[in-house]
Amino acid sequence: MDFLSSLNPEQRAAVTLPERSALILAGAGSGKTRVLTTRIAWLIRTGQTSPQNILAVTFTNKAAKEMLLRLSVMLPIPVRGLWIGTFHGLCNRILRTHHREAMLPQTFQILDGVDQLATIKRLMKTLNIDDEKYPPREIQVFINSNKEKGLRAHEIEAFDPYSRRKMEIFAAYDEQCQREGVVDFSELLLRSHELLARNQQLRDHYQARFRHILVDEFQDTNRLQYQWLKLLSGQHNALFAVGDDDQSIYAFRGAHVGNMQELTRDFHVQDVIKLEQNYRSHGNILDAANALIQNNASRLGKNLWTSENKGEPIRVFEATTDAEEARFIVDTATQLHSEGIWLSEIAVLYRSNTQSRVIEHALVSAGLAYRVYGGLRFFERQEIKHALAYLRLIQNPADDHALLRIINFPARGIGARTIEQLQEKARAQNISLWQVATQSGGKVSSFVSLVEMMRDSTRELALPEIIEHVLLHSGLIAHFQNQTGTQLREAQERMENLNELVNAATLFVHESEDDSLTSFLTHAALESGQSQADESTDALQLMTVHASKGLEFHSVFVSGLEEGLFPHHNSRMTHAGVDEERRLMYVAITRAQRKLYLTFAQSRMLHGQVNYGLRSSFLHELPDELLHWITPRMPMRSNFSHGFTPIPPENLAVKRKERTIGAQDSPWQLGQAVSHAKFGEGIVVGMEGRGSDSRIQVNFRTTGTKWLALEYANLTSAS
DNA sequence: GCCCACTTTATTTTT
DNA sequence: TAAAGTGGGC
Repeated sequence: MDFLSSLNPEQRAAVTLPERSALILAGAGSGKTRVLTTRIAWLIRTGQTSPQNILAVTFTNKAAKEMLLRLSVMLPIPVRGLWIGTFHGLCNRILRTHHREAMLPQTFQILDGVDQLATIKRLMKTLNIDDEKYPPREIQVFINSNKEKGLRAHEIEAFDPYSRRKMEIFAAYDEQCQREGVVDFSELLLRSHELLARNQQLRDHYQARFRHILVDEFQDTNRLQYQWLKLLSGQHNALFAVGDDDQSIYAFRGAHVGNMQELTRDFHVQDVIKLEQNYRSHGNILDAANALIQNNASRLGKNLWTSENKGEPIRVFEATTDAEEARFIVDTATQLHSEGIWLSEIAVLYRSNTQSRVIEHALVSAGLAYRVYGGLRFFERQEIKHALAYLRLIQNPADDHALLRIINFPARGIGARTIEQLQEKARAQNISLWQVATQSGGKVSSFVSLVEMMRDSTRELALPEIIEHVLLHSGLIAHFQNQTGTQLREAQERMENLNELVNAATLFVHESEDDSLTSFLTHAALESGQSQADESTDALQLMTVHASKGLEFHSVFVSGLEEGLFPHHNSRMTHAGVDEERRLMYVAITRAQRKLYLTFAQSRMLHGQVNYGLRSSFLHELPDELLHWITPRMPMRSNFSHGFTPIPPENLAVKRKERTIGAQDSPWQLGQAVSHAKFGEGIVVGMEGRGSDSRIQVNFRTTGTKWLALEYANLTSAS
């Protein structure tokens, strides 16, 4: 086969494996997606399998699209009939097809994370539950993490009253969703798993169909997704899993790397193939990545290599402040650009989104084009959600969430008190808000007539016209048109977005086989859309390390390499946490093809306060000989030992005033490096009190920030 | 029913 | 710092 000839031996072995389950350990830049798509093409083109017998699962819509695109090039036939999609998309497809068996209305709606949280808050209010004691976010995590383990409320073991109460809220939440005909993300998976588990006929049907199941990014699967795959595979189908345990960075949201070992056991995998040849980076970059990741405890074991030369050393820059760090990045990027590298081939990575602001500021000052990834996406915008809520209510009157969102938006004089009364009635009679509303008079009844009118007059219309009609008659357009003064700009943007929604619908109708309203609403929930494409202009790429997974750039800056920031202090409590941070650093390093810059700052503005950090321990896990320090490389013990004033003048004096009252008699200074017998080395970041009451706040390298009684602390100077 | 001022709080995120 | 959420006042 022509397309096999360009593969290396391991890749070819993976692609042409016989029909049985296999695990492909594919390192960063080793051609993972290529192997996956080529395998599908090979299976079909050799006539072993027909397209209907293939199920390919990805985590993101982007990955699914990419795969389809590549396949359309490799296969002479249209790629129709292939089931390629995300876990959620595929589960949705199954649930729509068998909605009766799944005990769902045909037009069930999908709740995104924000909708789900709002639903939980509303439920807790009606149940009179103290949201201080049971924070809705915590409940949301509780519900989702249990569902992702495959557990329903009644299956949870709760031994204390607190857990029992959470369990009750979970149960009530599920009941409410069922009543309203809505399904959250984890429910899509759980519900379809339960459907296949209890309905043997359906299970047999799908098992007979999907002879080959291929999974991308297998290290990111959670327990439920694994169970789902097991159920579909049955005893005879081949599960072809591709993943990299070293790039598992989503344990915090339920990903279970252990699935990789379990797969080899449960599926009697004889073929574990390692793809270790990297086609992306120069040698020094890979050496650094390999050295770093070896500090992790449990690994399946893998070492990347390249036939490329060593390339340039990794450059390290120590800045005094975060602003200086940003300036260095901008200056260097400008320099690279002038040497002929596209800005879009340069990425600035950071651990958390807040860090982008200083960098953006420096970029604006320098007039350099940039693009920030992440943030609010199209279908998540308020005005879009409002418009969608009208559409949802038209389609499914039981959707209380949708009703509450729009009953008084645009404002039509239906206040909180009225809404409360509606809710009380609905609860007392166990009926939907819509039903109560139809029995009400006054302003509520005009709202009901409005929605009914919209439902009637859109019945015969095509999707884009339905949306146009709703935008016009709901008063949404008029609402934003009437905005004046300071909100004008914002209102104009919102109106543009609403118009864009009509365009999105038009595009959707052209592209998809099913152009129904339900299908469009599903699309909106499952594919929230990139924020705004705008890939036309060449721009520097700014994103979190998480967002960079799967991408590659000529040059990469990894910024904010400070202890507490990267690795993040919230993950320092456990070994597993630090290991995941290290994998994150591994992902960051392996994004770079040619040039890698590692930067950190002695002081950083965080949450409106100046913080003094120590350089990241990850820097010290990289072999010295691979690094070239742009600023003088100072010994580990202190960031402040090289002569110049460590404290940026514009920052310090005022900021710390509450904490430094009466600290004049302290033997220590802010920013000074100190050593403690138990906690080790750290930096003084605050002081308060006088004499024997004096307390001192120290940011320790290993244990984080602590307040100590100065009298007993027995600190020694570390510089 | 609405608006303004105050407090609180701050990873990572796709579906 | 800056966004989001809460509560008081009109």
